[in-house]
Amino acid sequence: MTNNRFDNKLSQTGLSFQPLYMQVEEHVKQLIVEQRWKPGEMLPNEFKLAEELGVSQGTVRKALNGLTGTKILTRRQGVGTFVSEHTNQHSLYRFYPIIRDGKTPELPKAELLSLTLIKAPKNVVSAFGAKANMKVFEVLRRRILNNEFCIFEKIYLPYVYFRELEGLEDLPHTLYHFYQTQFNLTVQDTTDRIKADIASAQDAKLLAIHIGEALLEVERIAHSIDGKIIEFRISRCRSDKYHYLVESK
Amino acid sequence: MTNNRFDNKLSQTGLSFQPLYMQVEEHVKQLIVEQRWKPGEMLPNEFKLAEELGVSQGTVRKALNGLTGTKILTRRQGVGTFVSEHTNQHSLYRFYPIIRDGKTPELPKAELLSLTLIKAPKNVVSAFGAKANMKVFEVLRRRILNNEFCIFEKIYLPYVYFRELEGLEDLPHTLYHFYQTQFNLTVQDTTDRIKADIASAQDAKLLAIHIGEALLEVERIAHSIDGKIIEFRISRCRSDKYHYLVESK
DNA sequence: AAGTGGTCTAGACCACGAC
DNA sequence: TCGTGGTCTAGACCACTTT
Repeated sequence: MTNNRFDNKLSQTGLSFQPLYMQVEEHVKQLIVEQRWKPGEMLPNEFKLAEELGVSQGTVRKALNGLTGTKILTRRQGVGTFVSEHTNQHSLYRFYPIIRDGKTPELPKAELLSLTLIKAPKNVVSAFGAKANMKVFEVLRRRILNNEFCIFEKIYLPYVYFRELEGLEDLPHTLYHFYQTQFNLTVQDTTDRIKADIASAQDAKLLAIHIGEALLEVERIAHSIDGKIIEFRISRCRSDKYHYLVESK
Repeated sequence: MTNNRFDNKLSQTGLSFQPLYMQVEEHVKQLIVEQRWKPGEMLPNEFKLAEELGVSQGTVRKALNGLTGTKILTRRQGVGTFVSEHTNQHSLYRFYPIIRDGKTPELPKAELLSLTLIKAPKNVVSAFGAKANMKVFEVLRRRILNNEFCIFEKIYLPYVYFRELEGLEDLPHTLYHFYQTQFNLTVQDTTDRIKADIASAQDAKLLAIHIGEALLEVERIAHSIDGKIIEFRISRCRSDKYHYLVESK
């Protein structure tokens, strides 16, 4: 067996054994979290990485291909391997499941209603699995599709990860790209819990609909690459002309 | 280049070129559709398949691993490669996203209300992208979780794929496994469109709730391995104690 | 033309499960 | 102990993109 920086006693015991290519995956992921390469940047080619890590090029390839599976990396033949960005068309829609009936997906605009630093309400604390005295930013937005309001959302962001939000007067429409570029927080996966509810007076006012109409309520928890919960949001969505799309494989 | 059964002129033109391992994937998938191996059966090992197809073992491996990605195959180290079944725990939950609030997933029971052969209504015809005179079986079911009715669903199955359903008095609870074993139709992926609606008098009666409560309405289209639409279903789900769960990566 | 990732092959060895 | 899939390496060649 060659001498490489991933050699360790565990490799021989079979107890906590991790295959080399998985160790490489973890290592590269960690380097990305530490911003050795930022989103959009190109990694060294397979042979250079292999030499640097003391493994074969084939092992590096398997690791890099694994990381494209989780959307952390993007590989382009003849060009190179890049840290994924939340900017390209595909990424932008990756976490936007609300579609106008009979249409193809389109990105909504967003109108910021407020951004305030508050003590987290109970449901938010529980979503984050955090301590009761947690401080969060509360972002209230209305989203606009087809020139009408379609979603009212409350977004909760932990103060500890988003300190620099304090005092901001406006936010970009594409929040996940903003998290990535400004806070080095890349949304890696989300869990949505979808319920139906009846429009309240507030819903009716904010979405220009009638009290009593049926709405979709979506509670989302978003995780970053390193597994932290970085966002909790509650979206109330018009359901007369819009739906939530899920494709399962 | 070796002489193998996948050699063809296209391989040299670069126009409709498909890598060998993809051709092997398609070939194996086709053999499964043709029932050379049925769900649950074991395939020959990598070397035998490689010899049979005239490619190297590494190429077969890449193809088989690709088919585990789409859940068509299951591989178990030390045991073999198997055609996936809709019976194991994981598969059973793969397409059941309705969860009781605060609980872990559990499989609902189903009560068959009716099974009739009808001329497909307009919305069903359009879901199948079919001709107006399409004949379908309409299955009406109530699903039971936590000892109460939680979902009322209408399921539409094309007569041409499901002839043998005619005259049946009862159906199993786990329909997708039933489709697979009785009709050689394996559900490969589903598209759900989720909306909110208000409970009608019929909903209220069938689900033992009140008129006017908010419900989730889920329209599902299910595709088989070879890409046919084999099922269209409309589910009306109680939303007071249940939600639809989506995990996106 | 140079440099990148993609494909294909070949062989050695390891880990796992069944017998 | 045997047969399976899993890992790791090595090298040749192909396809794509940029310069």
